[in-house]
Amino acid sequence: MAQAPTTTQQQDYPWLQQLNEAQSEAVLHTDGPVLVLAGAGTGKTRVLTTRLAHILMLGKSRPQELLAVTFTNKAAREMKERVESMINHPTEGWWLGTFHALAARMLRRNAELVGLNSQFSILDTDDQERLLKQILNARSIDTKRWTAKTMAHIISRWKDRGWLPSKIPAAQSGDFANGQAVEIYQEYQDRLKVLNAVDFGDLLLLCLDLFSNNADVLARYHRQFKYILVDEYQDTNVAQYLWLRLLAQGHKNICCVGDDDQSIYGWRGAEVGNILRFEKDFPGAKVVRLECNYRSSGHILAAATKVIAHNEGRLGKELFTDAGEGEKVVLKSAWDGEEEARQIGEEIESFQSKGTSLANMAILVRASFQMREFEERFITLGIPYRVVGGPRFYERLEIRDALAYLRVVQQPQDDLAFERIINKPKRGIGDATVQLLYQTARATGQSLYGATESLVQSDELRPKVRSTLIALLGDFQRWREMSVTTPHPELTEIILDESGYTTMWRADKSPDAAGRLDNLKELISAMGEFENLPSFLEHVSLVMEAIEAGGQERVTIMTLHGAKGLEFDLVFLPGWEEGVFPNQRALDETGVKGLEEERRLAYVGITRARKHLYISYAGRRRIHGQYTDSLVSRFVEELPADHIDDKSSSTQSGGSYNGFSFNMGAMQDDGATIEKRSWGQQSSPGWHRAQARRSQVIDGKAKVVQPSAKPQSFKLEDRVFHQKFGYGTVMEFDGDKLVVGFDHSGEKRVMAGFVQSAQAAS
DNA sequence: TGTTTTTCCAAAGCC
DNA sequence: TGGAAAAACA
Repeated sequence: MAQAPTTTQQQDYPWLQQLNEAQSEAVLHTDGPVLVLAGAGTGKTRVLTTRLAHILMLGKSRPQELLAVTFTNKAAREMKERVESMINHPTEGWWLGTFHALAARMLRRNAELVGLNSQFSILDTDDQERLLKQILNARSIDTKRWTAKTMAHIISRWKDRGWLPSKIPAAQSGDFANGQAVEIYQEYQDRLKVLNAVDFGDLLLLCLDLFSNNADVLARYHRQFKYILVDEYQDTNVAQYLWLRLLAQGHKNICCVGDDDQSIYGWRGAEVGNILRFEKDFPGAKVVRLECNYRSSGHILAAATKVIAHNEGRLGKELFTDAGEGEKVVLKSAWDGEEEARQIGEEIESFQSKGTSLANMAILVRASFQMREFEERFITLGIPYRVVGGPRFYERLEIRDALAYLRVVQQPQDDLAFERIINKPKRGIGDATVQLLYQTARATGQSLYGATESLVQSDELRPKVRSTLIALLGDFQRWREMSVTTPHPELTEIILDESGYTTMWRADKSPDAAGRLDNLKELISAMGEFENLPSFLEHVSLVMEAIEAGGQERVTIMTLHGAKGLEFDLVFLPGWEEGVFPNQRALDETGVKGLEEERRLAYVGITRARKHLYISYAGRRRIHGQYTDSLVSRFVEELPADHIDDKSSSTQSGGSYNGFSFNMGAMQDDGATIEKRSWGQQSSPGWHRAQARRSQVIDGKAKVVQPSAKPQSFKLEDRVFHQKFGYGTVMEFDGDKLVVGFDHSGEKRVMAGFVQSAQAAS
């Protein structure tokens, strides 16, 4: 069954002619499990689409027997377009989409088997948090200490692993609200059932539940899906992996494409382990490596290769290119974040005047707070830019409000939606009334809507509130009847109008009100492309994206995460400072694992550049309004000197540093750090101001720990005390650093200036 | 019930 | 610093 790639076959199949040998191999090996390790810029998409086209052209399966899974809707859309243009006619009927969309499709068909109605709503994170908050409040849990957000996060991580409440290992139950987490999870699931709703995690989780309790359903899908194709396999979580593995047991023709070096979503539940383990999970699997890079020039590729080589446990891949060395990677430093933005602004203008289009330039930051500096600078300079990754269209409040109205029409038991709009626009229904409605709902086991229906027939409510609610219920009843005959875009318009919602925004004098009305119009026109209300609502909860303004050429500002899969001629990677990148929280929370993920992020960033790459760092930066001094990122040290054009000030000033500024950085870094460069501007008054402030912020009680001005001398075996690590014993000397074996934190390399003798400390 | 003031807190963001 | 949510106030 396995087919060896030969030139003959390439001639037989004209669509293979564009491919190199490894690529053809990945296409031709259609039967049995295959893992395609596709390095950045190695033509992964081409392989994917050609493979699909190949299967269809040879008639190896009918479209409806194909399952192709992607992570984003954008990827799914692009795949469809490319396959269609390759086989030269439209494709219908194949199962192409995101994990969530495909799982939702399966769930709707079998909803009763998991205790749902096929009309179930899909809640977004906002709804989830509101629901959890209600549960937490009902249990009198202090929602400041234990936030709904945290709980939502815990639950989604459990769902990512495929765990229903009954399956949570005891050791994993955690200390949230003193161990109530699992109970809360159970209660949350029960509430979802009552609401006839699911969250994103449930789409996969309930599918797994469906398969394991209904062998016949699973068997049907086994028969159906002859070929399974998965993109971005390195980003799958356990639930997705289990889902795939179950489905693939039928014909065992599963092809996963991914790159372990680009796994950057661990914080979201993705398991790099899935891709690392592929050959064990699917015995007899073929592994194809795509290593020929068609994107970046030699120096850039070398930088990427060198940085990622510092990670352990890779499957191993080495990218190469025939494109030549190109320009070296430029390394720059700046006194502070503002200067960094100025330098990049100048660089952009200079490239622009040399003919590079703004559309081919991007600034890729680690965290979104870094974006503002660039925006401000670009506004001053008049450089057009676009920020990618702002709030999505469907997350905007006016859209969510409009959808809430539709959800109540569609599904009256959707309490979250009903609560959202019960007083929007203002109808004089306050907190007190809503609480009463909830109490009644709880007591009588009805939905909020049902409770309202009962209450308005009693005398519990004040006459004014009562008549308002009667009118509102009447409106909904009327709209519901109307929805049978009226086209849904029209219906929506009527609802927004009659409810007074549009009037509310028209009366609003705030500057963004007009934009919100535009968005509502946009919403209504977008609806026209869907057959009916349910299918539109499905689209919205799973798909809807911001509408691009388009037109003018602009510089792109986005996060590194957002940049995966994209490429630009000129890329800036600012903010390569310890704490920012690698991000401190990643290090604190997951240690080496986190560091490696940060490094993969660096790899992703570097490999976005085609021709020019600028990496920069600043000596201090404003974070949350406070100036914070920073150290050069360790990733800078990992760049290969031969491929770097080092224009940073530290080398210009001969690499000199004084111990003072050096200590400062070390303090922030945690005191256990390897040698770093500094910036050579220590004499600036601002530096000392920042230093003075810093020393007072070490702990809340303003206990000042200064690096001792005259370094104390220690002997081997001396007992010492360190602010962060506690007591320990000196084990080794290394310049101005000590290796200390701490009693509780193990062996650390710390700055001598930050330890004092144990006697002095007590 | 609606509006203003205070307080709190801060990653990345797919579906 | 700045935005969101809670608390205080009208």
